[in-house]
Amino acid sequence: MAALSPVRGTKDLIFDDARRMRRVADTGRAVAALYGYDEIATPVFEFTNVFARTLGDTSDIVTKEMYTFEDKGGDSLTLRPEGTAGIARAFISNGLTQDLPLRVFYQGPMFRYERPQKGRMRQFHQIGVEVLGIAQPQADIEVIALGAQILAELGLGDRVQLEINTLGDTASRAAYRDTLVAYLSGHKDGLSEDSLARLDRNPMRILDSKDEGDKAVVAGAPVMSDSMNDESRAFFDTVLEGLTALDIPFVLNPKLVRGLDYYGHTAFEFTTTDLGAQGTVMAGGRYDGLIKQMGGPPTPGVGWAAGIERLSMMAGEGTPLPRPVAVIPVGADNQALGLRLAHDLRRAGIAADLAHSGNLGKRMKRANKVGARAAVIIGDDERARGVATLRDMDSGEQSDVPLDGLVETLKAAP
RNA sequence: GUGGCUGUAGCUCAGUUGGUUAGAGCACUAGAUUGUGGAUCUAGGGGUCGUGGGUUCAAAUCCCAUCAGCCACCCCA
Repeated sequence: MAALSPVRGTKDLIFDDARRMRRVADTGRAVAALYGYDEIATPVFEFTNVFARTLGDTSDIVTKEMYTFEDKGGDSLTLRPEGTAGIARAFISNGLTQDLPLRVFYQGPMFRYERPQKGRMRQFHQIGVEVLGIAQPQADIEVIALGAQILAELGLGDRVQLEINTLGDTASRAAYRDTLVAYLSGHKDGLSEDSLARLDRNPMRILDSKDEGDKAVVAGAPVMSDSMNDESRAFFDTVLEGLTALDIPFVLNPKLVRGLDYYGHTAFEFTTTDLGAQGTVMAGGRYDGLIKQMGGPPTPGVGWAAGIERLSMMAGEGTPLPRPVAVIPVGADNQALGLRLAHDLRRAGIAADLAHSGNLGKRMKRANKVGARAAVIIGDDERARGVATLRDMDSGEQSDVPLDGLVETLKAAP
């Protein structure tokens, strides 16, 4: 379109867009605080191996979606494609191993080199939470409850659905993987080209293929629960019982798997049908092996991330700016008084608008345009009497208010 | 990365079988209205017709390429 356009898959967030997204992030932060989660902000780029090592060599994110570049010192750096790896790294780097359990909230931009479409950008934004150091399923329940409350406070409670599954512990998962591969290998002629490739790299993902041929094969495939050992089964049961006790509705989805390698046990997604093919709005699970894999002490973890763009597209209007009071000095002699008055209002916590020029009519128009709740008019007549004309911009009613009581009067008015 | 659809003013869109200075509504600016906004009327500003090339006497219109957006796949937030 224009000669100067933003990089593909990036977007300028102007005013309303920014406010909508800020509302999502603010809601997330505020609700997380109710659960005792404090904010952590890690850099937007890391050494490449922070992601390459943790996300799995076969994941799409690592193989084709990372923004990786070499800096002037020759180090390979990568713009973070997700938040968990950076937080795990920060946990180790900062010696937070002494402060377990740790509950954190984060928020910020992520980067993935993908083909953009609605609800999918190359730079997008996420909110997320992580709990480190709690191996019990209570943490899974807590994290899901927290996510559900954020969605509810955004007004999305009945437009999303919680889908949940368990991937089991390492032993269960390995056992299942073997039986699954054995089964699928016997049905190779029914599988799509994509799935044949997945058979080696990540056979679990064939389970949620959209290919009709694959679906037919998968329909007869062995299910995860049959390979589950007692510990894994008990863990998952506790999670489900907790959700039920909290009246958080869910549907079991045995085909729900994770794209990233570090997940085990609980996997869940909040999904919607409102965003076309981009149905996932919040997704997470348990990742007990991650910290150790990165070189830290064995530390269990569970968390989720949610797409701010996707949520804000569903959540509607952002938080509006406060309606200002328009300060309108009439005549050159009263400009200084107007400036002083606007200054006093602002310092008292009242939003004030002061036009840079114009006569009374023009300034009234501006007051209307900026949505002022009231106009304070000060001309020679008012100044001589030590008052200002206060006009309610909604009702049109006017009254005289003493100048020295103006701030208090406006503070009291809603 | 693969396939399909679409690009005309800030926004939503018209523009006939190719034809001369590319239009409308909304928005914006000014005036009607020199101490009173919203409504109305009038006038005005604003366009490399996504970009580059080609065909033609002539291209917003036809052809090719490219870029971007959208949709589906892959995958995901």
